[in-house]
Amino acid sequence: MKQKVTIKTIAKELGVSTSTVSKALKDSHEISKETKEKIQAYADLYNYKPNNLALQLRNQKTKLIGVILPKIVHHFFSTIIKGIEEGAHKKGYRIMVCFSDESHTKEVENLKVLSNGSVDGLIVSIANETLANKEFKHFQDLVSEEIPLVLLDRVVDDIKCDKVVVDDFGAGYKATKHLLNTGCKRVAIITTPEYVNVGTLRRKGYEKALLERKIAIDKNLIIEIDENENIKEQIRPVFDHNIDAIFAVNEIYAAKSIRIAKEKSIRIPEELSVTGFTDGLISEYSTPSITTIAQHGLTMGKQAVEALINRIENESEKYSPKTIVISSDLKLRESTKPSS
Amino acid sequence: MKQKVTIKTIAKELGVSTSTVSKALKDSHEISKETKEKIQAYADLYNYKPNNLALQLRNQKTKLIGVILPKIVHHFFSTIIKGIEEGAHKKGYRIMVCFSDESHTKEVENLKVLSNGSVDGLIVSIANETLANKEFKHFQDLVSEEIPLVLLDRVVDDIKCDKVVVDDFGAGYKATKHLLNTGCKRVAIITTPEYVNVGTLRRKGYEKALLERKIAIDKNLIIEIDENENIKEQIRPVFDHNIDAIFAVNEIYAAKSIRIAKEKSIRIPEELSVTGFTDGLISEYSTPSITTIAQHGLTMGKQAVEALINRIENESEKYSPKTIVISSDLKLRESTKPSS
DNA sequence: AAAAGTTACGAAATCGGTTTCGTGTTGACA
DNA sequence: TGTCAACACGAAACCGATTTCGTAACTTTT
Repeated sequence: MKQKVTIKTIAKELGVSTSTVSKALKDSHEISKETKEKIQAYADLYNYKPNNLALQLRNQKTKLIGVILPKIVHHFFSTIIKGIEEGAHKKGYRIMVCFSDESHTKEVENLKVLSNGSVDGLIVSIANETLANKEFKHFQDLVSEEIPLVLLDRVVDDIKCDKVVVDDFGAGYKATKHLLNTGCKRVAIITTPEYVNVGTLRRKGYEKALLERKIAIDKNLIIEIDENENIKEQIRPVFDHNIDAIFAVNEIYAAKSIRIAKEKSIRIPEELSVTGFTDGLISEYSTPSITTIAQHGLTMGKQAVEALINRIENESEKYSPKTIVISSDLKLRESTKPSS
Repeated sequence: MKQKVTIKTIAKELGVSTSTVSKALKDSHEISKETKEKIQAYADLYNYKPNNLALQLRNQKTKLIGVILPKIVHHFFSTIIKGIEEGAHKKGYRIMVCFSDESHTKEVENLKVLSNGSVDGLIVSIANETLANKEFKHFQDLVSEEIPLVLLDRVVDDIKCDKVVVDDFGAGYKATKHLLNTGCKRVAIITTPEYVNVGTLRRKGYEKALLERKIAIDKNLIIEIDENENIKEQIRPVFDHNIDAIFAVNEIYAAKSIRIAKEKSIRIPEELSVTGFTDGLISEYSTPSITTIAQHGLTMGKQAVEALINRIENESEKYSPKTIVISSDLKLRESTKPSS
């Protein structure tokens, strides 16, 4: 890289001190008009830009927010990033995005590096591996160092920090209830393993809706997907249990279910209703388009960053962690029967 | 934030100098075993972590790569980010992601801030507005400051830097030729306005394929979409021109075209073949699934970051800009007829 | 004409590290 | 006993800014 113009360069070249240059560029009243003009002219000519690192070190703040997500090629998470970035930008902050790839090690590593003064605060959605192993020491360390932290979507109760979550329980309840309301009797759920708490909550909502109608929970209708195996083959068996509806906890599972139904020439929604989760492009562009729970990733990102910046900029105030619950809506499309 | 433990704290507390602490923590031979152990123990106890900003300032490098993309909620771009992040991570770099939202102003602003010492180099995909206005001064400034820069996908010839592009011309040609080879005669193209050079290149490829077959270009079959208007309504008129194939330059346009065909009860692929671009989830999960050009965003991201880091770490070498062309494949699916 | 106040600038500390260059204390060797 | 190297550590410069405080040279007031 070319030798950068610094305040020192200007000072030496113009025969003044660095303090004078600094003050002149900030249009301080301490400096005479002529000196200011001379310095400003030189700075413009050589395209002087103050070094960010130096300023950050001096001011002890970076105006930077660290974001750690499990993945990026995913409609929900990329929407969250968009929300965070928009909110941050509005307040004059920038974001540093890292990915854990669902790996605990990578999450810890990212957390360590970012918390070394690189950022003013962090927004994290916890990796599945971390959730599965229940290893949260890295977060506890962060909290005890009093580094502002907001957990997003995938959260853990005993970490003392602000949280932004979807009302997964309510959403699961809403989705299942809609299926029951439109005449379905035997509703299967395609969900995640138990350690993914969002999956669990959605399932609990599903169970509540069933029990309200005095429908017994049928274990055969509950499929926990192992993402390392072929998803379609794991779903297929549930079709043997005389079902008339499927509640899938994400849109991929929903799309795969619809594929199987089509192969079996089962008509949707007449013979089988399907509801997904995450209002992504698949749900919108699939045929039939999929009724789904819209998660409002944009809103979640914005709320998270708002809470974080609030915490960063009001250090002095006594702090008590809040949890923001974002309610989700059922977006009705073609894969379910019209409500009566 | 809690008062951080710095080298100074340790030095004062243990009655030694900061130099001693620094050396001890780096296991320097200059320091006696006992002193080292004492300092190390204290550092561990109080969870000392060296301040990144200070290091970056001293070393004059940040191990950070700035990434500016037009948008994020988009399969191609999020895949690119993934590729960049993976490549960067492998070499010990982190990424700072910003978005221009296709706006020139935001692009300039992001570029300015990131080039103030915050990052060692930049990867940029140019905003549409910038391309439309042909305003590239901010890039020229960057180049003349010799800040390592790699342009990705959306590039401009007269910026002197490394570039990574898709073979859009070849891809357009390939896609169109496939349609012709499978018996289509009247192929429409749904493309972007002329200033988006990737769209233009794809269109040129389309035209070449037609001319090779001595098929005259029919202006009625070329639709330039204005994204500010209703896309579907802009596509609809082309169906009145007796077409038997559509080449859409992205998957949204392809999906919308298929929707219209379905509404008109046109059978796909028997009566109408459709080819998309960008191998995203829509193409995969739509019914029929869409034959498409796979852009290899992951590869592009990796290549870009490799070129960039190479440039960063070999400053001394004389530098001549390279352009890496990533070839794209046609992924055959259900929306086109089987090749004979 | 002496005292006080302005004006315009510079020296030095600071942020948190690293690194070069001394230097005082040992012990070994001639 | 004098010389020299090795050892263990500290002082100070440096990265690039900001900011407090001090002060020389004038100007104004009394």
